Amino acid sequence: MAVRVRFAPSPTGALHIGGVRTALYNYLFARQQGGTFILRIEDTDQGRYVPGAEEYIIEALKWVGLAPDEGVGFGGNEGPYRQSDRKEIYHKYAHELVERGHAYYAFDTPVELEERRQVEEHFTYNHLTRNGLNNSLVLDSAVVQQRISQDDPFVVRLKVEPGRRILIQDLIRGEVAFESSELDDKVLLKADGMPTYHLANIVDDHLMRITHVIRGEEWLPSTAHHVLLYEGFGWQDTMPKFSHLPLIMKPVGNGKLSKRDGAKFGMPVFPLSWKGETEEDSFEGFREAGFLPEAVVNFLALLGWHPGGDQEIFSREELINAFSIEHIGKSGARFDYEKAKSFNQKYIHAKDNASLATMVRPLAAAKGYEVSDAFLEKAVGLMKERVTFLQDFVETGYYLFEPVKFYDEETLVKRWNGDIPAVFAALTEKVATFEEFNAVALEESVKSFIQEKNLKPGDILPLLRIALAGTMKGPAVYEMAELLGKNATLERLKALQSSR
RNA sequence: GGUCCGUUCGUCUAGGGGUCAGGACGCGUCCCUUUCACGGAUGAAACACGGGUUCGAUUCCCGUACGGACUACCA
Repeated sequence: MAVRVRFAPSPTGALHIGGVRTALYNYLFARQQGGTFILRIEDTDQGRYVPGAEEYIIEALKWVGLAPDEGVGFGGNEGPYRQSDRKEIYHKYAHELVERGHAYYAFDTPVELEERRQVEEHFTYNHLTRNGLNNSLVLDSAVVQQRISQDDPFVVRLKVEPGRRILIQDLIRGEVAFESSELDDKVLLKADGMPTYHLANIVDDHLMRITHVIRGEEWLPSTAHHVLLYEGFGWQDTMPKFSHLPLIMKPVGNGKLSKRDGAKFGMPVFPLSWKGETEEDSFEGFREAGFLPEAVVNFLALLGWHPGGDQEIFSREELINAFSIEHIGKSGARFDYEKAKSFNQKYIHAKDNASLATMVRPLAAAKGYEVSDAFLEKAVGLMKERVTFLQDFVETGYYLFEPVKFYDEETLVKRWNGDIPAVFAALTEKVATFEEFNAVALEESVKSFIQEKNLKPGDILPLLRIALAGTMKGPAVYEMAELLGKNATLERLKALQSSR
């Protein structure tokens, strides 16, 4: 049977990086199996709906290159793919389940249940308590009909029969067992007419012919309910196989990675930036932080999965080929930003100059740098082995695009002494006479100049570097000079002298 | 509290009855380079604990400890 998997986020805000990883694993599995990757929007909680979240999810998936084959914004024949557009479908199935005797109507209000929980610490709506509550199991059927027809608010609850052992074969964790007596009678259809996750997810997965459910570990405890639902509908033969992914944990401290950890640890935890209502609800994304999507994908792929062996860098094709659910880890994986940065660094190194220039172009433009493609390509070529983020090209390496703003005074105090100013002036004059201005010729002349004057390279090179870049870090001096050209180079040599 | 899941260097992980327990990130040292980085070499660094099973357990089983998730008319 053709593999069909889905990524089913809730549009309650920006898509967390853990969600991106879930999407990635679903995508990799689908691609490897020649299957279909579906995006379904689970917006059944109207109270938590956040405008723009759906667009964000789609844009984020596109950025990391995980465009679905079917789904909201991507077409497909099994739609609609937005759960709020499927309301009637859930209604139909909820009532069908009641008729089949696996669910019932309940009139208890949230307030009543809350009060009950106040007095009874561990109150649960289940096989032990339901007979003392306000539902179609105890009420006279005529009363039930009447209350429903007069629009009394009601919910539909799953009728969990005690005394059963429910076995789940998880592809990652093996067999997981639950006792039905421990399970509560979950709400399937809410009083507002919308389904809960439990109902919607089973109905949709069945209707959309999903073969594998790959989702976060937080769903493992409710999977027993899901199995009961498949059985209740008589769909057990086509029930998808379950795989529950380990969670992504905070870099330090306890618990799973949360959106607040981004600000706390000074790192992105979202793929794209998100502008919320407030400052606290706004986040920087990996994209805006200067990450390459391939690097993010590689990093995320290995956060909880590894095919075995020593390989760390995987192309998209290699990931697809090597992926397997069985090699997904069982324990939570700590989010290691240092490692994420190192992946980015490696991917930037590996990128050709022309592609990098294309990516840096808008960043340069934002700073007002107007340079030719040829110049930009050479500039990124000089910088690419010393940057971590795309911004570093125009921030750390700003001096390739505009005059030096700050001099490393510490080095100058040490070096700008004795007859050095005079020597430097002489060198500047010599440079001014150059016919051919390139790195090789420059290096030759400077070297012979140093010899003539009986100096050491250390007397001159650091000063040249400071003149050109202002700092003791950066590309080779001669390469920079060639890139800047004769005029700019001379200007900077003179600027240093007049600053003393 | 209850239910379920988990536990190999600081972190991500490989491995799996007999290995010098391997790689990567980070950290240290050295080489390259009179810059910084890259690159290369090298070092420190782990099988949570206690019982079994076994000739032999990091690996299999059971406990304990610790960690995590769930426990809503949220997903």
